[in-house]
Amino acid sequence: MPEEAGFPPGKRFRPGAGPLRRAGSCPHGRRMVMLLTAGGGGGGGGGGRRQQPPLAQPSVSPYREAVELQRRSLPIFQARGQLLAQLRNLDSAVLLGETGSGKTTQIPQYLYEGGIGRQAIIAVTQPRRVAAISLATRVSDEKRTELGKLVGYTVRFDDVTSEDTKIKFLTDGMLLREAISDSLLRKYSCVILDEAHERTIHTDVLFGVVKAAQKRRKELGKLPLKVIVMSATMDVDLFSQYFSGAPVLYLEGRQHPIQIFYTKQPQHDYLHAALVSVFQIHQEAPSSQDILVFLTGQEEIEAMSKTCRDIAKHLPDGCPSMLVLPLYASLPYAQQLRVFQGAPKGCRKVIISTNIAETSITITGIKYVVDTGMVKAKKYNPDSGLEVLAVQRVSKTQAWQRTGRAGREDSGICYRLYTEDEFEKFEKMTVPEIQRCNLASVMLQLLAMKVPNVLTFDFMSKPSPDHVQAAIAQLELLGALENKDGQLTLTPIGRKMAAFPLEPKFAKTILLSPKFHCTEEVLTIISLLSVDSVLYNPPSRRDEVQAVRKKFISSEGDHITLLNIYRAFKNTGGNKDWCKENFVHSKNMMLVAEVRSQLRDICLKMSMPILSSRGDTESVRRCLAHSLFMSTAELQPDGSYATTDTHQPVAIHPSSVLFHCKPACVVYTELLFTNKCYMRDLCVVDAEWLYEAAPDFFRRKLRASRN
DNA sequence: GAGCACTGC
Repeated sequence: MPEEAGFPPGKRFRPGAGPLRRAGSCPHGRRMVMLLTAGGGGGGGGGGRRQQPPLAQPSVSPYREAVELQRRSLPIFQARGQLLAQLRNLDSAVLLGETGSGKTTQIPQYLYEGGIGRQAIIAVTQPRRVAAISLATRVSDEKRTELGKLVGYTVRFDDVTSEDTKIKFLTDGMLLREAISDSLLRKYSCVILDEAHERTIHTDVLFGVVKAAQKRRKELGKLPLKVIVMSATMDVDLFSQYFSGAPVLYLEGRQHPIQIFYTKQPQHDYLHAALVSVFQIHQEAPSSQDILVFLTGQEEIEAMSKTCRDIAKHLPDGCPSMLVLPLYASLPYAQQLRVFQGAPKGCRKVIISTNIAETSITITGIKYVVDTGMVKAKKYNPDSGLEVLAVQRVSKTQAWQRTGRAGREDSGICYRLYTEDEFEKFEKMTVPEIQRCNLASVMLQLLAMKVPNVLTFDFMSKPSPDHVQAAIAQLELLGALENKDGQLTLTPIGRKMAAFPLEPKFAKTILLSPKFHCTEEVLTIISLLSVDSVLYNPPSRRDEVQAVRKKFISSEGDHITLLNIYRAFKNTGGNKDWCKENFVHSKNMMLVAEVRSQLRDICLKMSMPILSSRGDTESVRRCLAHSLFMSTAELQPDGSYATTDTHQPVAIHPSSVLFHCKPACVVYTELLFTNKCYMRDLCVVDAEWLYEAAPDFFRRKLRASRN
């Protein structure tokens, strides 16, 4: 039995109000409009219902009345008049709304009902597909209209809108893609950027795009573009400043109070501390109260789940039983769904999760949150082009987000497995994604939008010049850029690359494929590479997996192996039983087919000939060598590998079919630093093909490695 | 020699 974790008496906080209240009393010298101060009340509001299945179309009037009553019971309803008066006259506004305020479902309706933005479409962006879909469903329901008429949504592979659509929910990435064909966003009268505090790379680029569109439309005397930035956290100064001091409207939500406990001492072993906390809660709290634990990754979560189950078996009589549920993105869907089911009476649910439960998945009934304060996240080093995946401290905003997961239906309790002093030293905000990613895609999209100067683009949080330069250099290598009168512009190839919803190097692979008569094969391979792995590897059945997979393995590498798997899948007519027998994720495989058909359509629109190499895998590998030549590694005399360009020591990832092989020269699709620098998805190539592909590049780079 | 946080077009 684990010993006491030793928490001092807790303080009472309202997680929303904790950081929020400070801002309320300290308006940062800008205009802060307090719209609502009375929180509380029953019923669930709009923004918080993401994970619920879309509601059925209402058909009976008592239901309609209930919907209307529910709308009126939302805290935001009392501020409706004030809100409309404000928004009517503003070009830009920042709306700070706590979770449960109903801002996402209500604001677009208020605008529409108030006749604001009716001349065109009101767009509401979301970082996630499920959110866009379920919000559109919810709002069309409230408006008593059929989904896709007045209210609709657009996400990749799924456009449920019509000529009548006036309120449109869409993913931020989708609106960005639309901006490539119309950078003034002429279809829209109003763009609402929701969940802005998440600072996804797409939302961040959109900030710049809508700001430029707003300005340009004004200059041209066109329909004004209203921009509303919605955020659930306090860091709204940046948003307000960026939109020339746009006023901040504040909406109180419906969060319940949460007690927060810090540890007395720093915890050196956060896993042990988490374990102790779980069982401490388990022995004290009623069994109906569920626990959510935040850890960093699959391996950790599976190990902790097993330990919890083992300990739970040997608890004294009278202790409730425990249902331990791991939760992470690569967990098969059916197992993810288990976290939404209620535990049997007298049994406590303990959900052990990655940060997927911070934003993407909302679980009802959580009373306790155990926050280790750790997260696994990607960092990017523009010098080396290396992506590093590392366990690190969360930011304060992230910690607040986790805490808030305890107070969604009722008051809650959060155990923070770090001291208050440690918490004070956390970074204020998570570094926005745009400063942590390879920017090649972003730069290609901005160039496709004909942004006057991508090097000085008005980002809200600017990536470093090195970072931008690295992306430009990569696009140059791919032949996407040319310099016209001192101005960077896209080449015809570059323009075509931007049409694909892919990383630039993958788009280039497809565009090169006709030259090698292998477009059919390349479309398949690129589709497989651009979704989550279709290979399912349950650790307990490793021998079985290996035996089954043997028949697909190609000595030419992972790309050809993946191609073999896809072909076998297609030959069986794509059935689920085949997937199960062969340890293939059927959901991901279905997605591959969808992606492939989308990419194929884009090729057809460009009048690309779509040919098959008919079993000639060498031409496929040549095509990969010609497009991925900047990502190559060579075998060294001592049996290790080093990248061709920077001589970075690298290793073959254990998931590769080439793990036990020693090919002389490979191209890889990704380099990832975890414990070591690993190459993922390798293809055996001939060094001569690489010279052919990029003689200049290799004259410079290969000489050193040959000497 | 041994492993992958989360989204999205």
